[in-house]
Amino acid sequence: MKDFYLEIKHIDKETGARYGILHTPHGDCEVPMFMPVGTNATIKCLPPEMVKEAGAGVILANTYHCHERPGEEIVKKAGGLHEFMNWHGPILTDSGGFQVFSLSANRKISEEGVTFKNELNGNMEFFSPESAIAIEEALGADIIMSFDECIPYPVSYEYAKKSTERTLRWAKRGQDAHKREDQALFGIVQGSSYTDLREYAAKELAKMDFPGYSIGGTSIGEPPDVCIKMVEDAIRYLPAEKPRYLMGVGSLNYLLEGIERGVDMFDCVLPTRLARHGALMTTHGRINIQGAKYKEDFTPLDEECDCYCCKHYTKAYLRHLYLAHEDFGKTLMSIHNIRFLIRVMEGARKAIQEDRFKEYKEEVYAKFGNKKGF
RNA sequence: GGGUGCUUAGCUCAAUGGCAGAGCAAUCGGCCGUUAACCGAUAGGUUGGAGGUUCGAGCCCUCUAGCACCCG
Repeated sequence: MKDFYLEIKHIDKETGARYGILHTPHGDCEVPMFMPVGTNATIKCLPPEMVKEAGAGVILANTYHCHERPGEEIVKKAGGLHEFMNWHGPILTDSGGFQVFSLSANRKISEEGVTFKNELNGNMEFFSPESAIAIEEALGADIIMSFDECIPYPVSYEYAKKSTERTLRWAKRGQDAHKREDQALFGIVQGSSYTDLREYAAKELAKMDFPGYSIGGTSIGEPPDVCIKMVEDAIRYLPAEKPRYLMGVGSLNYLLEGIERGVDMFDCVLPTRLARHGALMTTHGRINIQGAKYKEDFTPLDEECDCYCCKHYTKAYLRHLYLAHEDFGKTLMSIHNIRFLIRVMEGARKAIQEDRFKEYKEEVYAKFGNKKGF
């Protein structure tokens, strides 16, 4: 598809980190980028204007959740996700593959697809590679994912191999089923923590010539060094000119280590979930806003942050809102955490263009100080 | 003045005469393609007070204080 491509503008000389422009039917955005997650066609607690103002490029929605409620036919009638949720920038939909992992207690996998027990009404819902694509076509995102199985960790080599091969067959089936020309379908590399499986999956997907590639099956409980190795084992076999998307990671170390290894796109629920739970990411480390030490702290969350929350509100106020269970606190803290990660990305993009990404990474780590982001 | 009921953790309340608990609040922590505005840990007690019965009393008896309601 011609409306979708990655224009690589600069590669950091020391590390190979990439700076570029991702062109999509709903606008261009710079990479590396962090994409906030709006599972139910909303980034929880935030109006789209605030998300835009925070500097977000692409945002996510979820095929499984939107299918269960309100149903893709409603979204389609509304004019697609962009109209329905009033986000006119690029949107990416996950396929439901993560729910194969996260809802594993209520689902059954076969070669044909996955049967889920719908939590809302008890109905049995069948997802296949083809039906997931059909739902994603109805939702109308710019970037859509193949239906896969996010493999749990740890897992036996035998299961990882069987599942990874099945995900590859599903990727082909999805690709054959996908008809819309204005959507970029990404293939997803699985393989768990096994180097040869990651290599095999990446090479097979590369042969299928997708407009972009995702690295999945990470950040599901494995140690950080294992996660980073999964990225390394996959990314070296992915076509250099295509965008690479590391799925589901949002802590500082994963973002920076991912960028250093050539990842362009990241998404994660972490900043928004942490914010609703009163945990904030700041330049100088993570804090829990409920802490008694913030009772009379009338300074901003992060002196270096330019977000709406940090420009206008104090820790003492945020603590008050959190303890009083006021929704406005979740809004303020969500926008801060999203802006924090996007600012890290902005710094990374600048550093790559100046061939000093590694130095930048070390500066960010040094300031962050404690190991909470690791 | 008489009667009835109540009094247990900061708050609201549990607990056959047999190891005094819960929820909330407090303090701290976790969260990674959202079943998650959630989950966990810690701390918190002379059971209003004084006596008595009993092997053993938050619980039974006597007195007493405070509160609530009813009757005069």
